[in-house]
Amino acid sequence: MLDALGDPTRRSIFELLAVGPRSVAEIAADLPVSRPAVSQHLKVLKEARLVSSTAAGTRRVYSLDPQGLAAVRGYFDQFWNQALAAFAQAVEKPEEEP
Amino acid sequence: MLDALGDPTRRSIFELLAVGPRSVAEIAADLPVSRPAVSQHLKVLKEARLVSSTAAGTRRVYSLDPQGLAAVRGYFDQFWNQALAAFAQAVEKPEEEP
DNA sequence: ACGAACGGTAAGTCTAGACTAACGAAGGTC
DNA sequence: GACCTTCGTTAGTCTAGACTTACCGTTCGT
Repeated sequence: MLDALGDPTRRSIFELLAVGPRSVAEIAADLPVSRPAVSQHLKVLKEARLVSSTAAGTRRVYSLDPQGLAAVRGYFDQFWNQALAAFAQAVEKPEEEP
Repeated sequence: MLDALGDPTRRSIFELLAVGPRSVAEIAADLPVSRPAVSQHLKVLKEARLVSSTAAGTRRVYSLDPQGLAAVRGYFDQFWNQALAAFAQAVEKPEEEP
């Protein structure tokens, strides 16, 4: 899931879709890559549940998938709590094994 | 910053450090890669402000950097709001340009 | 002072995957 | 029905970067 957001181009697509839904050609117009490349990236983002598409004629309008966004948030919230707990514990106890 | 978490091995290191601080050798012991590989990954994570290290003798103990975690959370919170707004707007207005 | 851990760095290899070009399928328009 | 648009897919190329081996500096123990 974070694999999908690891690629810079894919992050750009992700951020474009955050502004509002777009078609494939409209996305490609704002990026320095070809349209097929955008299609391939969208496929990956779709499999990662980060975007969803609806067919409108021959056009496919893509938008962010709130479900995937919630999953990412949950992932980091989990580590946020773990990290803060470990951090607080480390501050209180400089060493423990004698 | 998300580039750093894009690599599976680096995510494993990240998740190990979420449990608690560790030395380089201790991290490498739980992963299927060599110790130098872990060192290289830690360098990337450090530059991304996701981990920090403290010297203890010849050992370097690494731990999660709360500052970096907060930045990641902020990034996704921003898109969370944008996405929900765009989503709600899309639901209310199926089309707009006549 | 000598040796042993521990870890960062350099050099080199090799694979995953990002990209383009070319083609084909489906839908809309006249 | 002919044509154009829009998009997904395939085949093939090429580069970024993940990994290992080897080496060197640093710090502790005796």
